Order: sequence, then C-alpha cells, then structure tokens
Amino acid sequence: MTSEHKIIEYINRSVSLTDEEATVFSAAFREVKIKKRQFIVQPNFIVKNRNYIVSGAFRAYVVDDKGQDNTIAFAIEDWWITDYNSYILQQQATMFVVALEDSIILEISYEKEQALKQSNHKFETFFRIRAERTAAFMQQRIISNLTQTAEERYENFIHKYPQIVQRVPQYALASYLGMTTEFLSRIRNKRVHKNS
Amino acid sequence: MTSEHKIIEYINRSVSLTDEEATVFSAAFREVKIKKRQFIVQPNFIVKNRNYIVSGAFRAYVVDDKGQDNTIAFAIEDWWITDYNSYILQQQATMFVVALEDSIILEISYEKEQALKQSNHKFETFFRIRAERTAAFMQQRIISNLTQTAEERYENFIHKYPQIVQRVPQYALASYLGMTTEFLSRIRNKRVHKNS
DNA sequence: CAAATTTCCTAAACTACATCATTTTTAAAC
DNA sequence: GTTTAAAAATGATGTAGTTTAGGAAATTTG
Repeated sequence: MTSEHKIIEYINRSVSLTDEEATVFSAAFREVKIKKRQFIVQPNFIVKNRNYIVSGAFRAYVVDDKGQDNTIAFAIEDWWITDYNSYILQQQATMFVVALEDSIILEISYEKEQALKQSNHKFETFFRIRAERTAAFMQQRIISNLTQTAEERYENFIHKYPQIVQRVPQYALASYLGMTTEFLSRIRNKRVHKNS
Repeated sequence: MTSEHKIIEYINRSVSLTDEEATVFSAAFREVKIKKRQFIVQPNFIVKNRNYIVSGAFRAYVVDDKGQDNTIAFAIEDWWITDYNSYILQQQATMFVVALEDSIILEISYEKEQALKQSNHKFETFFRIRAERTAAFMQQRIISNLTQTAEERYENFIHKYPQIVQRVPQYALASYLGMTTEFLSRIRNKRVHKNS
C-alpha cells in the first residue's frame, strides 16, 4: 500500500470522504524519508509540520535545567508526532523529535492544514476528532502519573503498548514513565525473578 | 451581562458568528445553579454534559486504590470542566467534579454539541480549537510533572494561576501538583520565612 | 570483523518526599 | 454565637526512587 493510501484509510476511519476529497487531502502531504538519529523538530524554532508516520519510530523529548532527557512522547506507524505546543500555538519549540529507526513520514505544513480545515467541513471534523483524542490520551497519562507508582506505570505501559516496549531504548522508556533507567532496570529484573 | 452574552463573547474570540448563529449557539446551553459541595460528575456514569462556568469554581478529582484524592483539574469563571475522557469517548466516568463555591454554569449535552458541530462549520471550528488548546495545556502539565521538583511545580503554579491559588483548599492544590498537603505546607512555610 | 560508542545492569549511599501522630487554626452547622 | 467538624501546621520517622560509580552487553561505524 502506498503512503497516500495509508493516510486516506486513516482519515476514513473518522470521516467518510469522496474520492475527490481523498485526493485533495492526501495531496496536502509530502512524503519524506528520515534516517535513524535524524531530528525533525528542534528547540527554538517554530514547528512547521505535523507528521504522520508511515513506517518507523520516533521519540519526542525535552532537556531540562539539569541536562536530563525527559521523553514526552513515542510514536510508531499510524501515529502522529510533532511538538504539539509549538505547532498548534505557532510558538517556539521546546522539544526535540528524533527518529529511533529509519522512517518514512507524511508531513503537512501548518498553512496547508489551515487551508484544508477551512475548505471543507469534513477535514475540520477530522482534525477536531484528532485533537479530542490527543487530549483524552494526555489526560489519562496525567492521571497515571499522579496516581500510580513507578512500577504500576511500567506494568500499565507494557500492557497497553507492548509493541512499543520492544522498539525503544530503555533509558527513553524510563524517562517517559518518569523514573531513572537504573530504577526501571531494577523493576524489570524483579519481574523476571518473580516469574521464574 | 447575562450568561448567554458571556458565552457568545467567549466563542466570538475564536470564530466570528452572525447574530443568528450566536442565538443558535447559546440556545444549546442551559443555565444551572450549583451549590458549594454539589457534584456535577460522579464515577460510573457516562457524562452527559460539557460545562462552561459563568461564575464560581470547581474541582475534578479521582480517588485511587489507596483511597487518596488526586486533583485532575480546577476551573473558574470562563473555563470549562467535565470528565473529558468520559464525555468525549462516551464511556464511564472515573472522576468526581464538585463545586468549591456556589456557582452558575452553562451546560451543553453531548447530543446537542454533536448537532451544533454538524450543522455549522464554524461551530466545528470552535470545538476543534477548544480541543487543541486543551491538549496543548495538558502537554505543558505533563512536561512540568516530568521535569520539575515539587517546589518548582508550586512556584510555577502560583506564577501562572495566582487567582486560583487563593480560591482552592490547600489539600486540593497539593494533590493537583502531585504532592501531599503536609509537604506543600512546608514549602509555603519555607517561602514565608525566606521572604521576611 | 574489530574498535568505538552507546546502552544496560548491579549495588551501595543518599535524598526528596511520604507517612504517621498530634496540635492549632479555620470554617461549617446547629 | 457556641459547638463540631474540617483543614492546616508541625515534628519525628520511613521509604520509593535517585545518584554515583563501575563493569558487561549490545550496536554502530569504519
């Protein structure tokens, strides 16, 4: 399946498009190949694109005052990634977004997205549903961070996203879950010995 | 200013409506008076309404396995509140939403909101912008929770929301910031003595 | 495929924050 | 207004998770 077909199938899960609309929609995107370790977002620039991942994996993170990496998001095939604050509010980015694997993305510019949304009610609906799901997802993460212990958050994550655990480095997962890589190592080791 | 005028002014900050559209929009809402300590959302029910606060203040929280309160959100005049996950995904609520003061809200039902969005592209745009801002706000909170110490999160909060600090009980603010009320009490006390 | 680099593991000392128990202050209810 | 209950402050003690440091695996790159 081509990248265009993938994204058309994606949007059709939320709103049903005519063939013509589908063509207009997919034409707003540009396919780009990204090498492992390549950055698609860097701090202090205003983010130009929203990115749909055709294949590969990415990690978004911020570096805090103490120089520590804090992973904000992971994304794999059929997910989206960008610095959400920077893209939506068109202000300076604070995050890095880097490829964890050789990847293929479909990027859409802020201007083209605005034009799509204005031109057709269905496209507006699609992006509204996207934003709502993003917010719902983030709320769940906030609740998890507030209510669960480090170990519970890890258990929760491997249960919900087993396909991601395999593909991301441990230090990245640890910082996503709000703990050190050493502590995550300990949790994993405890599990192995418990289960044998 | 009447409640209807307030919400019309609110939506006009995002999209500009004709008088007729404004009438349709505000007619979808119902004004309700809520007494202090009264609940507008409780767990295990599917949330029916999204609520715009005309006056007063609310707190949304979940109770975890250990019986602890965890504050997920505060909201005052000109903000919105509901159990976002329950409302958007129309699934069982996990949160309580309670009035911290005698309040007046404008509530819109899920069905009426869906109808508004379908009937007029501008209304769809309005709710899309709402959802995007909500997501951007939540992302900032996730970053703050991951990167800052308890004291930094408190400093950050009083800087950003001085008007809320005055109006919410300390134990609620502490659990919003992810710490105990005792620890917040110590942070505050340290500040007072430092500044004198 | 060998060297260099990155990632992961282990373990002991340490600290930010939690818990527990009691007292004081503030607010609610009669 | 007085009583009662809830919230905040304070001190002592406990612990989940961090820090630091070293070595072992695994990946990357020439």
